[in-house]
Amino acid sequence: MELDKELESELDQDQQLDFFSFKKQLEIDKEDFCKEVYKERKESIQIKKEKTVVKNLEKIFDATFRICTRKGFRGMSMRDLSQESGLSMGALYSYFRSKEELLNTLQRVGNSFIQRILEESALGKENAFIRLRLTIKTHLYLSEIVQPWFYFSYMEAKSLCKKERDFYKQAELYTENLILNILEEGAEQGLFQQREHKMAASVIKAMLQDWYLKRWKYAKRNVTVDHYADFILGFIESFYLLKENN
Amino acid sequence: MELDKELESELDQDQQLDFFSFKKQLEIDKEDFCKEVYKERKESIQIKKEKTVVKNLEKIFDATFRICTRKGFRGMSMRDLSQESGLSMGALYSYFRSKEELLNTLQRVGNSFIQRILEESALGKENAFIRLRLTIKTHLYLSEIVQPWFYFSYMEAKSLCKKERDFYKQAELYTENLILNILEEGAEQGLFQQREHKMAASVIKAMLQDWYLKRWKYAKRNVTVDHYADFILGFIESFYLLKENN
DNA sequence: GTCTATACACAGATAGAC
DNA sequence: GTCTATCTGTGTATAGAC
Repeated sequence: MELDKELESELDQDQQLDFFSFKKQLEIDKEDFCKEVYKERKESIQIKKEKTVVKNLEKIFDATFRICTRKGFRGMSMRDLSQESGLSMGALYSYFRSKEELLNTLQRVGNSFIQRILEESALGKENAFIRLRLTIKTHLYLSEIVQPWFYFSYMEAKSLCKKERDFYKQAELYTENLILNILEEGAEQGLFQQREHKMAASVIKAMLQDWYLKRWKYAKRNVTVDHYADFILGFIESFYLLKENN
Repeated sequence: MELDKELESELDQDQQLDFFSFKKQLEIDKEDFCKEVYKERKESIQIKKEKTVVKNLEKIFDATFRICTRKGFRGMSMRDLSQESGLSMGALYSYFRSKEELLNTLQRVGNSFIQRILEESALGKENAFIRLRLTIKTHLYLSEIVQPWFYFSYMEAKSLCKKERDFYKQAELYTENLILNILEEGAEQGLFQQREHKMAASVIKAMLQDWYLKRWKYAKRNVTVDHYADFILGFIESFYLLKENN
């Protein structure tokens, strides 16, 4: 592959993108997530002081993730949630009119949150090789920061009503298409081999998901997110890069 | 790679192994599964006539999978199960002393069932390349035949009590180690490249799981299990086979 | 804004008739 | 072997005091 100077410097940037710098650069955390929920649902939340809302939403969400990781959403009772979050039943119901509303909110706000960040990740980059690396790393890093949400979202998608489930499926396909487009463009640019791009995109998506679905396994083996990223990128590239450059 | 005559004929056999012939050869179906449950739990099931038991277990399991795919195990009430299976509450409880016992039975019997078949799949084969192909295909074909069980087992593992969850985790690692051993042997035999075999085994496992976890997606795209098998084998082989043979 | 007390629907499980 | 009727605990949700 003939790399011109510009591309080489972009590649250097990419090589330097590790989890630590990504986290600093992005500066997202749980609080931002809760603020987003507050903004989107101002009208239906009874409490008016933003600071109070954000503080308590954080408690509610944390507790939800903790309990659901063990028992699943349907196995979590509102009494469980009340105890774990430290809020009373009454308080809980002043933030969410029903248990289902809590589920829908977490899914919806979370998905649009993720999509927005992912969309911006490879913005302005032309080279498909670089875009692939950036998109995959961004996805892994994001799922590292908000792992409980990713796990919850995946596991509880089936508990949603039809309308919300369709929304989820669309979000699921969104990531896959993001990758698919990059693979197709890379092939057009002559950087990648001609492969079954749609199948490849599915399989890459599966590898991305494994990182947050099997968090416990990788933690036990001391596999860092950067190590995982490098490994699957190498795997994918050995399949996609033209052989003479390998 | 120098292939002697024997190996070539084995390879031919493998190439011919498709889902159709596998299914005929294995001849397993839901009934065998229920018979296995009957044998393992003769004492704790109150009903004595094997034929009756097997017939009703099939109804119960089918109904369980149907409901849990939508709501999850904890979201399924015994009344739901009674209605969907066509058996009364009383009848249900004469097959399983509790709802939890139903869950544990499905997980335990299913896992040992799968392990036994997988173990036998590549028995007697020396060549790691062939063993890899056989093991992956067998896993995919198995999960194609009993997809509802695979999906259920994966999704409801977290609902298990500690003891049963440990049993599940051991089963989860079993498949991974099966693949790991093949990769390591292949590298020793000089057939495969030196890679991070443990990472590779995890990622391969993730690809196997994607087949039954995203069944709806692949069905919609008309991807057959044979097509999927060929694709991921190609993917893996481009990573593992020595470049001069590619 | 947050609490406690309570309504009432539905869960898992069993006894005893058939 | 299978059913219906019923026990008792727990579920979601709310009303009204503080």
